[in-house]
Amino acid sequence: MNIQQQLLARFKAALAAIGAPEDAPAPLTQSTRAGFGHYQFNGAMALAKSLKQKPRDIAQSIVDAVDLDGIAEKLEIAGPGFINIHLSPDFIASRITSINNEAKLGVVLPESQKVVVDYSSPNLAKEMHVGHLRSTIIGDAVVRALAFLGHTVIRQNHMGDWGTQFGMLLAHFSDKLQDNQMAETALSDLEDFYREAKVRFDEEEGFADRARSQVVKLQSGDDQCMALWQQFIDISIAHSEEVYHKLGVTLSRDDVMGESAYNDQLADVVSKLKEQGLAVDDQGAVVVFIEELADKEGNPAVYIVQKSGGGYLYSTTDLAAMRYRSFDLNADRNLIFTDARQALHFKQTEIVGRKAGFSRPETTYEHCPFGMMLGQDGKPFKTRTGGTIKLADLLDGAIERAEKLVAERDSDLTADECKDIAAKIGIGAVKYADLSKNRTTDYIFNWDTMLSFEGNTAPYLQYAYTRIVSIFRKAGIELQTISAPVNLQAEQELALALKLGQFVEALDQVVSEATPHVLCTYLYELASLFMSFYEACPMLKSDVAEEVKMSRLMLAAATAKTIASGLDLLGIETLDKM
RNA sequence: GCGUCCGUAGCUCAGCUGGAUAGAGCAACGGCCUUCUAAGCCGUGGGUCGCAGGUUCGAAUCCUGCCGGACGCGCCA
Repeated sequence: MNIQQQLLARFKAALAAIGAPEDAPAPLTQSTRAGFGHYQFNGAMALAKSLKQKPRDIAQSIVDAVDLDGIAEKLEIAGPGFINIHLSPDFIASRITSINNEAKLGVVLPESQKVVVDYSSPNLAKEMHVGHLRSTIIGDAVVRALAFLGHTVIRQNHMGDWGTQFGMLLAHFSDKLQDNQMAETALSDLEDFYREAKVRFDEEEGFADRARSQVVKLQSGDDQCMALWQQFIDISIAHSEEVYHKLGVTLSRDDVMGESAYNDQLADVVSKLKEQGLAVDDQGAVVVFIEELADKEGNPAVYIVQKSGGGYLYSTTDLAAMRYRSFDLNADRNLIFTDARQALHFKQTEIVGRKAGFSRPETTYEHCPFGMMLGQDGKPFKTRTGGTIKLADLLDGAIERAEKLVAERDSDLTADECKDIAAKIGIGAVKYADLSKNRTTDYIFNWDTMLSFEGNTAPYLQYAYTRIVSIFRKAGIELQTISAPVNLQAEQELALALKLGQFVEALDQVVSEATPHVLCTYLYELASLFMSFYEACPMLKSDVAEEVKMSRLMLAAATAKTIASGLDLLGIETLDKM
């Protein structure tokens, strides 16, 4: 049940009733400040011209025509013609009952779609580094939100497991195995391994030629070479799985759909493009000239689908992936989480792919870009020595730091509990710091901000949850099954209850725009309102009447459930104690 | 050169399908723990929303031009 949509439907009916044009805008939003009611309708001013009436008169007509029985108790016309909507306390209270009694917090599920989500997609030639955090975490949060709303989600981990650099790696790998090294040992540190191979490629005589011949053998399907490649890939995927596990990401080996999976379809993609006259031979390569993206002189953008040597590129692979997802997986939506630098590539891919019929018209193609993670100096986030930071090291560092901070606090927690708490807080902080900013621009990574326990952070949300659990523990009442009448009196009760009723509005936006930070903002505001409520409205004090106590506990229970669900959608764990 | 994204408080960021007095957190300052976990609450100070025009009843938000930054633009992904 989405309050905004409910109100909007009523207001649209009212607009029709007063003779407004069918396409009249109906701007109905949550009120921008407390004095303006709970929601506001701002459509009257815009209608002044087409209806040839004064905005305030139009507002009055709308107020007279709109039917808000059972939802709102009062409408006010303010300023030039704003309509401020005051919801009735009983209506708001009914939302709290739904959250506590109904499955999925009373959320009414939309029509189910099949959504393919391409995220994480690390390069298997290297270790996962901080640059992979955003795609992995943001993608996973959107995946969870989609699933929560009843959509069928197909994860596609489009791993970089195929390409020229593998020739070099396989040649080096082969030598290591010849020296009787165990595969796992040789590949225990992919960064080092990659560096070693690169050095040999650049400096060792004959090595580069062997590397190149490995690529040819690999792409022609040579058995021995394929076996070697498979071994390498398996170990590298295992590395990724370790990071996913530590990070609490839902990706598994079953979701791997690497570049190599499309290898046998690439020739067909190119020939289909050529058959349709979309692709032509040019300077030895096969390219598509994209007139839609021409510059001012009319020179079309160039999109290469086959190199002059006959090799294929990521454009070819992405076209194959588009076709597979639309026709084989039958996707309604296709979401791709990569960094913003690839925006042009995906724009071009969509134009070419749609022209070529590689996507059903109904399948969306949504590139969801994000910026780079930068260090304090505003430059790409690196170690002091200039290397990239491994994701695994970043997470270990976060946990370690959380452990120190947990240890500094007085508590009667056992050592095991402290360790568990530190892990959940550390990982949660890293993820939240990233998830809460979803600007497409770059963002600055800061340890202190990230592991701060104060303000808009994961620990703040976890703490709010813990406080509620603690109250129920103390009261001897079951949080999950509490049921009692809700009566909203104090302003803190009303404000908290209203926010609880708006969970779906945040969720809908997360799913439609692939922006988990909207959920972060919502949860922080919710937790913040709970904290104020907690200070102002005691529950277990002796002078609190039983009905008031139970009503407030209903609010607290709904808050706990909403925070727990929300954090779960963000892939962040909650704790009973901290 | 062309294109994309961006410029909001000392710092990090929301707000951007136009709406009323631009919001948080951190940092600073002042209060609140014999009472449900002070990882908290209450309060104060802090802004020419890069600059200049334009559209509009109304612009941080839309358009144009500048300034500043990041990224991309034929054989990496």
